[in-house]
Amino acid sequence: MKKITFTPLYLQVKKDILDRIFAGEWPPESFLPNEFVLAKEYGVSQGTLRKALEELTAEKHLIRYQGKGTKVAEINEESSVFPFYLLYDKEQKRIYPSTITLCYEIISVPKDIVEFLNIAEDEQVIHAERIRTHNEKTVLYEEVYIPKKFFSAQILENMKVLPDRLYAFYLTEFGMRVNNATEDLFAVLPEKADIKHLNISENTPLLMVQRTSYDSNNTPVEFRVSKINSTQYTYKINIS
Amino acid sequence: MKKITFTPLYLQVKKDILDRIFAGEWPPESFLPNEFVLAKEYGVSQGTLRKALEELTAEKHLIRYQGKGTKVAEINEESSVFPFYLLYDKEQKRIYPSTITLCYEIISVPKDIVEFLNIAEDEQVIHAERIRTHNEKTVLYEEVYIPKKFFSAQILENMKVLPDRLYAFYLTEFGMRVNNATEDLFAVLPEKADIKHLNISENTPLLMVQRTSYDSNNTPVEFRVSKINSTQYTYKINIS
DNA sequence: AAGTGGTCTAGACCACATT
DNA sequence: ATGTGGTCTAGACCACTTA
Repeated sequence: MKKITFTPLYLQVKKDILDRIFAGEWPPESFLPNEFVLAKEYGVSQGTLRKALEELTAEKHLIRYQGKGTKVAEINEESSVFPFYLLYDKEQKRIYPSTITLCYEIISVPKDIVEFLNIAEDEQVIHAERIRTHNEKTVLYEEVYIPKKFFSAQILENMKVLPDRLYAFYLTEFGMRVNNATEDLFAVLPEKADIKHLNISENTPLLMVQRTSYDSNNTPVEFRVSKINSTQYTYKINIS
Repeated sequence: MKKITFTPLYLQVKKDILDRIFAGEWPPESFLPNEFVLAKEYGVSQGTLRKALEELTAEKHLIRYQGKGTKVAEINEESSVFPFYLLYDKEQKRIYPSTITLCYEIISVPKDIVEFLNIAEDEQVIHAERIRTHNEKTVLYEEVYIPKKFFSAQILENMKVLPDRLYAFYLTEFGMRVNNATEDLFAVLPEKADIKHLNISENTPLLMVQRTSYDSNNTPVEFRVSKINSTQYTYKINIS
């Protein structure tokens, strides 16, 4: 019995285009060659190439303009592929907090985190505590847990702190694109540490978000607990 | 200067198929005629018809099985197209709260709701206050606002309370399928009314969810504010 | 006017489910 | 073996942008 793995042409083309984007051949904001040129290059019909471009457009890697061309989407905090942490201020203006790492360590996975990351109980994880600030005010305090097994020895050695833009980091270092997540949401009263970090009163309720992020194979990539000062900032999400 | 409104063939076909589904010609779970039959019926090519079916599949109206056929998706709370209100108890078991309507009225749209529903300031809305309970305990308190213009005079007359399953109601009555939403999330301290409705202490923080729901044309269908007792129940969301 | 993406066609063949 | 949806092609024409 032979198992034949059938991969449609357009998916092969799609993957190759994506690889070339990540390799830097077409940097963000640059325009791709037009459909006919690319189709000829790959030796496929325009329709097949188009189907590849359409999927990449649906996944927000590309942006197409009729009459103009197809450009590579920006990958940054602004127009993130995965719009996590949509935080707004009181004037309904989106804010882009900066990150301050308080703690960075390698530990055995805490018991209550095991289920979220779906890993063995004796595995190790990278653990970081960070605060995120905007205009010198603290917006949120968060703890991040990432399975150590994703990191190569070399990366671990060279990395002194966790990079700020984690989802971009996972993509470039692990090749894992976070494209979905589940969140458990709670309103909680602040603990002592929260009061200090967020500079709030003990009666200020906090929005607690427990987020598990998954890559396209539904492998958990990270677990994150955020406590947000929702009296000053709005946490917005899109569901679809 | 002539303004020509250009509507692609496949969108016209798509709309007609959707109309026929809502009209009951193809009830949920039933199979549509195959691509060639439908294409011939509409006088379009198979490719054009396929594009219509593909969009309807992406919007969860249809489910396609290779080698089998295309069926109309089920509409109910369990296999809901749009899994709103994923509420879990302390044992991580999903709960399905029942609804008690406290108040049901037609009012002028409140000023602070106008922006969410994107309607004129003098329009009227259906307003309802409801609590949702599980095992005789109150899970959440919510207020719902729906533009009156969606309701026909006949429906308004016969309707004494808002139905429990609102998203199914919008679909059958308005033909509007809610398939995306934005939520603004906050942690708040309870007001007097909340303390009574939810039977909690004044120090119990509540998870407040302001949700605007949209149909496939991105028309706002409803605005809803929920206050959830997140010390007893977990509000879970999926982002993708 | 030229170039790009968007729509549409007619036909071929492939993979999958059922008979 | 038959029928279904899935992929692929080659070519035509339309709508939009830019020069």
